[in-house]
Amino acid sequence: MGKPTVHDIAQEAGVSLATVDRVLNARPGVRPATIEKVREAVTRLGYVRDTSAANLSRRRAYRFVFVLPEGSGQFATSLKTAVRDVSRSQIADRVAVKVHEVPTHDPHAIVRALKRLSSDALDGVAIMAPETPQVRDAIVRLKEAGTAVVALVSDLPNAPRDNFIGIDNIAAGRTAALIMGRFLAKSGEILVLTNSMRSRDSLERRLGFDTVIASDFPTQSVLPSIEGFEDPERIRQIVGDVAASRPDLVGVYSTGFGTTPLLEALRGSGRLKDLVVLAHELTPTTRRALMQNEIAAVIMQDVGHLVRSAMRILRAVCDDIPIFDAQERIRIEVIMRENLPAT
Amino acid sequence: MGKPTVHDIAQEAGVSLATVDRVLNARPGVRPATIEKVREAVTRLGYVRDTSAANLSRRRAYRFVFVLPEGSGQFATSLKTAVRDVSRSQIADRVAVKVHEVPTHDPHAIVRALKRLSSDALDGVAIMAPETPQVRDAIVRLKEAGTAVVALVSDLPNAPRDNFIGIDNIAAGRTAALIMGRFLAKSGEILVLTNSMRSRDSLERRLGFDTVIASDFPTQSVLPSIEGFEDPERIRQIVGDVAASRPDLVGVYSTGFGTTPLLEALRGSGRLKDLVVLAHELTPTTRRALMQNEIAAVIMQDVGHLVRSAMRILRAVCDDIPIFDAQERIRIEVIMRENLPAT
DNA sequence: GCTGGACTGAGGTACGCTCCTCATTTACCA
DNA sequence: TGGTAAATGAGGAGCGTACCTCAGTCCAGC
Repeated sequence: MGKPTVHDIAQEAGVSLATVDRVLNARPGVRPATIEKVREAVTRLGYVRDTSAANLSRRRAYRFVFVLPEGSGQFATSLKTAVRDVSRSQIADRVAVKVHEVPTHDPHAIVRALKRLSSDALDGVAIMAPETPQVRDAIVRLKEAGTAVVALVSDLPNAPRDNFIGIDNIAAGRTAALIMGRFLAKSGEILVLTNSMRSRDSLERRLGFDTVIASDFPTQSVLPSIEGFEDPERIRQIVGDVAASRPDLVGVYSTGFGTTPLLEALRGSGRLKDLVVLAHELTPTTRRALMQNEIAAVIMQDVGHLVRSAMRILRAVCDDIPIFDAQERIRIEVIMRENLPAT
Repeated sequence: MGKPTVHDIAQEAGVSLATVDRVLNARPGVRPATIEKVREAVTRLGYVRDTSAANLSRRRAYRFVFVLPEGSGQFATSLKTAVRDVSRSQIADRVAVKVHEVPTHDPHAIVRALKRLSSDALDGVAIMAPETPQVRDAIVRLKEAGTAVVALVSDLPNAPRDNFIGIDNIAAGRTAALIMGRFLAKSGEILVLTNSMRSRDSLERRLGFDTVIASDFPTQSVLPSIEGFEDPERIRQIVGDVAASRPDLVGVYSTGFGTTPLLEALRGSGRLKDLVVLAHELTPTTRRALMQNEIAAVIMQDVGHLVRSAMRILRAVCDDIPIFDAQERIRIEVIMRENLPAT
C-alpha cells in the first residue's frame, strides 16, 4: 500500500472524513477526545499531508511584491533578474510576484510606493530599503493590514518585519577583515568605501571590519569611511585623492555600491596592483576584476537563494507555519579568482 | 485571470481538451497541423503545466536510492542527514528515498549493492563511489534497466551516468592553492593529505592545487601526497613523522577524509600554530579547528544543496525534461573563522 | 422530557491534470 | 463513390485534499 491518505486516517481513527479534515485543518467543532483519536491515527499510519494536492484543492494564490532599489547598481539588477527567474520556477508555484522599483535615497518615494501597496490586496512584501522612520511607519501599516513583511539584504530591526533575509553583515565585515589582514604582507592604511552611513548594511559591515582589524591585526590602521552616496563621479574623485595622498595605503574594502568607479580611480592612480582590494557582491565588474587579479576576493550572498528564501518565508508567514531555519540561512560566500561560479 | 489551464489552451486553439492532452503528452493520433495549433496556443497564453496536479493525477511516485559510503566519515554522515532532511521537504514530494551504505574501498561490495538495486523496481540512483571498472559496469546495467543515475561528489565520467552533482574538484584544489599561497608568509614545503589515489575527487583537488602553486607561488614546494586510505591510525603516524622530520613545512592541505587524525598529529608535534592548514568540508572537527585558529580556511560544498540538486536532476531525467543549470551548479564555498554558518 | 448547542457523518463539488472509452468527423485511396 | 483508417470531440473517472451544506446524534441544563 502506498502513502496513507485522509481516507485511511478516517478509517483507522473510526471517524468520518469530515472530522479528519476538521482536525487536520484546525477547524472548530471537534471534541478533544476525538482530536486525540485522529492524531493517534495520523502518527500510527505515518500520514503526511500531500501538499501539492492540498494546494491544488485550496487554489491558494499568493500575491507578493518585491520592493527593490531603482535601476543603477549591478547588484540590484541581479536581484531583479533573480526574482524573475525564481518566479517561473516551481518554488513560485501559485504565487504572483511583482517588482516595485523605488529610489533608494528618497524615503518619501519609498513610503509612497508602500502606501500604494497596502491598498492593493496582497499577501506579502519583501523590502530592501534603508531604515528610516517613514519606512518603519509604512511597514507598521502593512502589518496592520495583515500583510507579511520581510526585510531583504539590509535589516529593519526596529520595524515589525516578520523576518530578515540576508547575511549577517557584521560577520561579513569581520570576514572581510580576516581576509584583508591575512592577505596583507605589510602594515599600512586601509580605505573603506561605504554606501551611506544611513544604510544599515554598510554600517554593520564597517563595524565588523573594524573590530577584527583592531583585535587581530593591530598594526593596520583603518581610515575614516568614504561615503559614496551612489554617486560614481564623487567616488572616483575622492578615491583618486586618497590614492594620491596616502603613500601608506595597502588595502581597500568596498562595502557595497561603487566598486566600479572605485576600481577606475585606483587603476588611474597606478597603485591598484599593489593593493589588496576586497569588495561585495559578484557583478560583471567584480568578476572581471577578480580574473585580472585586481580584486583579491569578493564577499557575496547568493541572490537566487535570497529570493527563494524570501518566497518560502513569505509563504510560511502567510500560512502561519514554522520555518525550516537551516535552509533559510544565507551564507556569507567568499569568491576568489579560482572559485568563480560559471557565468 | 489566473494561470491558463488545459481548458484555456483547448479554447484558444479551437480544439478539444482531449486533443490538447494528446499533444501535451506526445500521444499519437494528432495531425501535425493540429499539433502546431496547440503549440501556438500554448506559447500565446504562456501555458505551463501544473506539475503537481499532473503528478497527482498520474499518481506518479519516484523511487530513488542514494548509495553513500558507510559510516565512519563526518562528511558522509552529514550527507545522510541531509538526505533525510530533504526527503521530508516539499522537494521530495512524491518521492520515496532510501539510503544504501556501502564500504567505500570494496568495489565488489558496491557492485553487489548496485546489483541488488537493479532487481528492485526503482527510478533513480545517486552514487558516491570511487570509479572502478566494476562500478562502471554496474552503472551500465542500471542505465540499461532504464534507471536514472547521477554521480555525487566524485564524478564517474567514464560511466554512462546522466549527470555529475558536486563541485569542480580541480577548481576546488586551485582555490585551496590560491588561499594557501596568499596566506603563507614565507616559503617552504606543503604537505597534501589525500584519501586515496583511486578517489577521483582527491586526485583532481591535488591536481588543481599543484597547478596553481606552480604557476602563482613557485617558491613553495609541494611534497608527494600522503594517502590516508581512511585509516586514522595510519594518518596520525605518517603526518607525525612528516611534522617531525620536515623543518621547512609551512602548510598542510587535507583534500578529504582524515582531517581529525591529521590535526591530532599536528597538535602533537607542537607545530600546528605555525602552519597554514586548509581542509575540506565543514564538520564538527573543522568547525572547532576554525574557531581555534588551527585551520585557516575550509573549502566546502553545501550538502543540502547537493542532495536537493540530486533529487531535482533525478526527477528531471526520469521525466525527460530539461534541467535549469544555474540552480544546480554547486558552489565552492570558502569558510573561515568569521563566516562560519551557525550550527 | 425538552431544548439548544456542540459534535459528527455523509456526501457533494472543485482544483488541474491524466487516461480511458466511444462516437463522430475528416481525409484519402481504390 | 464507398470504404477505411486516421483524427478529433465529448465525456467520465480518478488522483488527494479542501471546504461546504445538511442532517443527524449526543449530552447538559432547565
